[in-house]
Amino acid sequence: MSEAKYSKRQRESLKLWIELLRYSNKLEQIIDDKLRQNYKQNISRFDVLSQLEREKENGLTVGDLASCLIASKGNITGLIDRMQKDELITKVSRTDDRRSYIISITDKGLKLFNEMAENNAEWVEDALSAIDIEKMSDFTKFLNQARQYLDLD
Amino acid sequence: MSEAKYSKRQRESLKLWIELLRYSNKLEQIIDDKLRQNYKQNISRFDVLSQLEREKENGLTVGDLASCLIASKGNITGLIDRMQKDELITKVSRTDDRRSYIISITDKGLKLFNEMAENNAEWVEDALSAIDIEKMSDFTKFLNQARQYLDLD
DNA sequence: TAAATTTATCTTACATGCAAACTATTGTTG
DNA sequence: CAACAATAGTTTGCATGTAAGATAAATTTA
Repeated sequence: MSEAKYSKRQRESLKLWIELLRYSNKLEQIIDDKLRQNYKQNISRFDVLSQLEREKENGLTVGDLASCLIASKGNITGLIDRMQKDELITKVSRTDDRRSYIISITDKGLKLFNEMAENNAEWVEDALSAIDIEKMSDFTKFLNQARQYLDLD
Repeated sequence: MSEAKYSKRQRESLKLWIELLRYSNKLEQIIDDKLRQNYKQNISRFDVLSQLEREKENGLTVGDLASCLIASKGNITGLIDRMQKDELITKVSRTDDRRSYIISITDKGLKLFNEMAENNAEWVEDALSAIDIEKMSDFTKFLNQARQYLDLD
């Protein structure tokens, strides 16, 4: 038998990893479906709007936006183009640094985001309704710490 | 102020959701990078090989394979084509149902998978090394239960 | 200041993900 | 058996993700 192949610690790590993948993918898929069906958007777009909403006064450069996104990162150029075409965001050249652009959320984008955010809160609450609220808060803290370790690299 | 916009329960749910997204995406990205850099593969392909390895005797139909994958689902046809081109898997028509195909892992695929799996165990262990082993096991159970609730739909 | 380097973003090419429509085969029902 | 429905995969078109290289502007350095 090959039980000695992995250490106890490795086996436990793998189990947690797989459960984490399963759970978060499932959850992501549930929310993604809702956003698609109800708003023809997806988590990446929701993420973009969410970050821009926080900076609705000044907007964000392409780079800053990319670095604060949770979900995607790659090919943000294309995503910006499509969202701009949908009039959810704007993109204007900076005067002080001509390499750079400022991305801002439009009124239409803001309206859409607020609507989505409200429903999203309900969907997420629903999806997590099996979890005790204290356990939830524990888990949040735990994940936050665990992530900080990952961010050290 | 708009603090009354969301209930306490909703706020906690959203916090947990965001931390979960952040953490699992970060973790996924770390492992994905390793698989890419070291083997020119990615998590979807690793997932496919992993499921096929469990059924290396009989293989799986396209549908069964799709349904047991953790990560992707969509456009599995393309993924299978590319992996077949790389000689990691085979695809043969079934005799008893001519609509259906059996996907199996090849020796080359098996060899690659074993190599990847071993390194993956180390990478995952590494990434989770900040977590106490009892806590790890707790969270695995917790996630498993939470997911079962999601699977009810 | 000219040259080299860095930074911000884009372009390209390809892999992957998603949804809807389509094809072929099998199963069901009158 | 003929008509219909269900099933297994594929195809198509488009959105998104990744990597590598290109471009242009800003910054540093000699």
